[in-house]
Amino acid sequence: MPEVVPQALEQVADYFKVLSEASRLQVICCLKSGSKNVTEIMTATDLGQANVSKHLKILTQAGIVSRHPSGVSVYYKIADPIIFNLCELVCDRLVARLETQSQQLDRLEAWRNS
Amino acid sequence: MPEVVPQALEQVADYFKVLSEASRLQVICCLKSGSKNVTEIMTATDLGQANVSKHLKILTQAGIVSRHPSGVSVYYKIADPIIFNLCELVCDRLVARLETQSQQLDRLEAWRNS
DNA sequence: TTACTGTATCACTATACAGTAATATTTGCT
DNA sequence: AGCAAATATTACTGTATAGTGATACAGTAA
Repeated sequence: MPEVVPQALEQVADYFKVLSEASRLQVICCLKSGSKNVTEIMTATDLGQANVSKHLKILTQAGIVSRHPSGVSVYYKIADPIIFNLCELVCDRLVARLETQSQQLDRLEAWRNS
Repeated sequence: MPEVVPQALEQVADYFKVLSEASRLQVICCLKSGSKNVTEIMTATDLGQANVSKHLKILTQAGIVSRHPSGVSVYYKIADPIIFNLCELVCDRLVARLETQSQQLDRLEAWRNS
């Protein structure tokens, strides 16, 4: 019997899964500056039309972006700016990790030259 | 040409991908109380041995947990508590989302009964 | 209506990966 | 050395999904 109930974790995992694709992060980033329609997102991200549409559906279902049809085109915008906090946290960790790695390399180098 | 450079996003996406599996979140959660060896993690999470081993490798490579062999067994511990901040942020969003959904249901119900 | 544009969906392929059983490796003990 | 327990690795299967081309479905203008 697992001590940790996994039901709730499934939902958290699903949320992270939405963010675990570079293409979707591209879409999110290109919406940081404001609302865009699908065509604009396509050119900004260099992704195919069907692909963008699919990613936007996933992001919308996750509540990360919101959909705003306007005439023949559909505009999307960030519905939940918390995303950027998440990305920043991860970026900080990645940077910190790279720094410690380079420090270790430096120490190794110093030892090799001693 | 994409306006947003995707190279860096790939690494962020990879980090999120590590967190996008409920089993790995289980492992992380069961290590919140402190260091555990593989067998203890297995019983706490109800996952198979090979599976746990694989997840621990992935978590270690991501710098999320650290490995500490001790005799015949190997202990793992959280190497980067920032994880819990990430999970909390996501949990908050999920809760907020559920609340707005239930509010919408309430409004729908009220309209139906009016 | 017809034509056109923008968006969504369908069908398909290729790839990635979680889970598992079997095997290998490591460590401690006698 | 030989044995046993804990962990790691390998090989494999099944499933999920990113990307794509073709097609369907709006919504607008003539």
